[in-house]
Amino acid sequence: MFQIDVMSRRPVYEQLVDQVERYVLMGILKAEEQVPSVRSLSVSLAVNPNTIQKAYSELDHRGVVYSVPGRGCFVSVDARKKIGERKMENMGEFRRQVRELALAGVDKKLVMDCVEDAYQRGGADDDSGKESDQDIR
Amino acid sequence: MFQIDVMSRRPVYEQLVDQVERYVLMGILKAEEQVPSVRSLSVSLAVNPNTIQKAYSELDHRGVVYSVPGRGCFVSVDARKKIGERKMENMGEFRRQVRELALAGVDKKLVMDCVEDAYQRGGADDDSGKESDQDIR
Amino acid sequence: MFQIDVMSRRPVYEQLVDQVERYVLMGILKAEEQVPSVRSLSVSLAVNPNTIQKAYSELDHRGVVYSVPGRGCFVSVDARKKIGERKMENMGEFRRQVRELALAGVDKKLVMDCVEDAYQRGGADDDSGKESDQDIR
Amino acid sequence: MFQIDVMSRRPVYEQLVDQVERYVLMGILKAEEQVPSVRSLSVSLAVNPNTIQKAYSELDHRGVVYSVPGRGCFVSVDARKKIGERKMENMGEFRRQVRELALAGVDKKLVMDCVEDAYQRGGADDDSGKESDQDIR
DNA sequence: GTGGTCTAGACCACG
DNA sequence: GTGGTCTAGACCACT
Repeated sequence: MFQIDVMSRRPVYEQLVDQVERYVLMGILKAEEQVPSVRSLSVSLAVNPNTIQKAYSELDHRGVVYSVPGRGCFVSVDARKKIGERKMENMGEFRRQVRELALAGVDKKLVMDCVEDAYQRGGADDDSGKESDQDIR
Repeated sequence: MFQIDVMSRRPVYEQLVDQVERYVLMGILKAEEQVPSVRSLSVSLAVNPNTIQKAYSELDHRGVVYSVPGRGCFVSVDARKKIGERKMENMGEFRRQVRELALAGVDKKLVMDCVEDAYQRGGADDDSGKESDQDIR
Repeated sequence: MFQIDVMSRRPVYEQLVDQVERYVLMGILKAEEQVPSVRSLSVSLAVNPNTIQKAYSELDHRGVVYSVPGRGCFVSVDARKKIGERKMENMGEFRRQVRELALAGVDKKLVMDCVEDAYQRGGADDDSGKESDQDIR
Repeated sequence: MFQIDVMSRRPVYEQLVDQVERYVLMGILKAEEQVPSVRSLSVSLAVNPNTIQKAYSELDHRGVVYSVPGRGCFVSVDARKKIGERKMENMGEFRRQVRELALAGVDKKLVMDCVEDAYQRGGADDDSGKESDQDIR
């Protein structure tokens, strides 16, 4: 279910955080669902338990999952909202990137198409229906 | 001329690389022009010379500048092209990011506005006018 | 009668201990009264019997209840006193916390209001009236 | 400068976080000041570097310190404010405690004296003058 | 030298 | 079985 690239410059635990959030957004991981246990993921990914723990801990901090000692780690009910809010707070970084693209002379239409594509496909993939209309502005 | 933010998570040398590229794109640094020496930048930015050196090495590696031992470091003639090509190669990463924004429920209009802003300001800020039509598609 | 919150960081057995003590203080659980059996609570709260047992053991250790093997678990006659004494012993911790609030610049009035509220509501909620005058100083 | 109690039930890293925050509130650690390096604290406290790291990481998350790889860890300029805000958010826990004291029959005057003491001594100890008047309500 | 990540393994509290 | 903490020691990127 999860895949990590040990060669990547991106830390393993961040890759894991990203993937969990992505799966939540895609509706593959649903609210209140249990995510794989630290130990099981540790063996299936051949990654040290501490690293998995760190990833889950970060997701807990972000409010995407909540972990109950002795029971497991679960997707929180407002995981999608929390992820969205976080993305919103980091829009500054996105703006910076777009400006660099513009400055570098990348065709505006090309960038716009990127956006169009993303929102068309997003509407198609997202089967979580009722919740997906709560746009974050 | 250059500014670094020690508070930023971004490594100092990367901030430096970014700024040099930005100044090249904005036409402030022109082809064949000499960039500040490692030592002078080191003192004016209060940054370790090794850090400056690392930034210049990276720029050299990217083909944005070339260094002549004993004489200094100069903007290469095809610096703009090299930077543009690099940005194009990384468009995949950009697409992925936009998709995540869409998936996270960020308002489409907000993203579009980001792009509009970037391209409007780019036209205003960028006084290297005549050269900016070498779009990369 | 009892409620546990699995989302809470607080261990289930501690939540249980707290609630039993609270009910004793509020006069809902009276001296010599029998508390629910481990098995019945286990099913009604959907909690592992071991967890219930652990809570009762702790309450026994504190002298709040006493268990008669084969017959059940009962509120001890001096349960209120024991609970009060325990709270008094922990006043040092409370003082430390208040000091930190003060140091952190939290408005004094806000803290005072907290105390006022607690004692006003205590008088209203607590219908064990006559017994509550056994103040511990 | 720091002291940890290995016998305490409280995790070592949390004890460290508390102490750093306390020192900031007391004005012993001032804004922009560097806190001891991970390694030096590790040896002076006879604690594993990872544990120190975890504490600093948490303080970074809270905005109390900011860490710059390769340079060190520094008290952020709005550290006091951040700590205060955090305390405010957790006032609910404080209210709960006071209510339990009230319920347990602890003399109201005793509690009030606790508060009075804290705010009188707080005013005396706090020599950071100008900043301390920014009450958080 | 700094912080940051990771591994290998251990112990604890909780259920 | 679960998550959480901790140790011992390693390597990396950065300054």
